[in-house]
Amino acid sequence: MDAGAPKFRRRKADRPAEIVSAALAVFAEKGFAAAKLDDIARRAGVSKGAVYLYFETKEDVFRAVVGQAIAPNVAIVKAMAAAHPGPLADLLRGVSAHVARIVSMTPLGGVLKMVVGEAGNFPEIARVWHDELVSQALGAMAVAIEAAQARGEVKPGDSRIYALQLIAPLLVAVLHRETFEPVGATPFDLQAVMAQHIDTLLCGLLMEGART
Amino acid sequence: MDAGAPKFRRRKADRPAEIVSAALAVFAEKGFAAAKLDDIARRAGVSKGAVYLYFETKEDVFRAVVGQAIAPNVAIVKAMAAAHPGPLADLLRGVSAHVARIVSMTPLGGVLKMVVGEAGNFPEIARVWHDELVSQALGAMAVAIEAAQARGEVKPGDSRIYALQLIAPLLVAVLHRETFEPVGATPFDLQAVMAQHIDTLLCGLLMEGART
DNA sequence: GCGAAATAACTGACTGATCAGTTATTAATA
DNA sequence: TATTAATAACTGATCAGTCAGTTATTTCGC
Repeated sequence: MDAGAPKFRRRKADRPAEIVSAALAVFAEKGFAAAKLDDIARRAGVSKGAVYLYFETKEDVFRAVVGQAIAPNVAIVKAMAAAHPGPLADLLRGVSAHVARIVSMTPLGGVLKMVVGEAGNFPEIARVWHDELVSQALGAMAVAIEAAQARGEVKPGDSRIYALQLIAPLLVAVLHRETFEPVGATPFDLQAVMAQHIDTLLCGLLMEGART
Repeated sequence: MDAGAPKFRRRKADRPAEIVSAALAVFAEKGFAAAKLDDIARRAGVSKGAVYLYFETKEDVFRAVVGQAIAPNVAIVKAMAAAHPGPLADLLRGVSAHVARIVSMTPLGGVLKMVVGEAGNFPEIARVWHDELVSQALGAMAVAIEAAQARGEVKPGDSRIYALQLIAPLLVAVLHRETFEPVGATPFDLQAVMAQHIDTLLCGLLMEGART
């Protein structure tokens, strides 16, 4: 042991973010109940006691992790909600590529898995995710689709279901990755899935005259 | 208390099924870790000790629950795999309606939620689900789609992704039901989702000449 | 500048509750 | 009465949360 090396640093400002980041990794791997606070603390490079300087309870840490994953995505929702005048095809292509990229490069998939798995035990978290993310995103897409229907661009049909059809393959591909790739499943390429899906769907969605 | 009433019945043959059924309900509600064996036993109308007469461990009970949900569905997979000569549209409509009905009326959705949530902690279960259900179903659909492509009935494209596109809205609708309906989300009607989805998708999937 | 005193970030051993799994005992049935 | 399904009280391991003490850092007197 180097006697001169300090046992720890005092870095109050950075700790919460480091703990949340470590917790995300552990929660995503183990789920809420099976995640040990000692593991989270060790991965964050602090003792368990330090975690309790910044968070009240384990649930509190979980809330912070799940909540943090919403914020950057509300922006996307807003971008989608922004009344897009042009042809729906452009909007869908743009949005889907963007979302696919986000989901590929962030741990959002792991958070999604956690929310699905723990929704029963944490209704409050399920509610936040639904109200601030799921409901918003579905609603915004539905509005855009209804506008396109009003313009005579899109066939009649339930706009909320159209929105579901649009996003579903991406979500399933992500859950497939999180759930089955670790046990040897052949991966889906998210970009490829969305590209092919938009092409197929547009063909069935647009009125004959509106095909690009 | 009725002194004449027996404290319990000896019904060795029926117990395992009753315990698995009770366990399904508790696991689906709480997840694996948060489910208490005392709760499962109480719901099954027996003591905890009785559970251990029929199952080695809690994991064993979980395996039984998840495995049981596969068996009836492998039949569906086989039915789909059975070389269907006719137009793809008929096959898809039939299969999707069937699957939607099954998922509506059985606790398969709850099991799906459990598998997603606990896959990290039980790779073996994730593997069984993947190898016996997910991989089989995707493969069978892909084969049917490739056959239709060879007949010149379906447009070129990745058949495995086509299969994913086909089933994804149903899965997402089910997870939406399991995860967000308890906190006030507007439900999706599974039959309606599949009906509209197949209509939309077929339009983008089929060659111009093959439209029914 | 330069120790010494004050502050507070941080540690890690401890505690109390929970719960999977065990076992000594009871009671239903053949 | 013999057999064994079933019970209920028990045990031991685990882990969230606590707290008395330790150490890095800041501040102040000189």
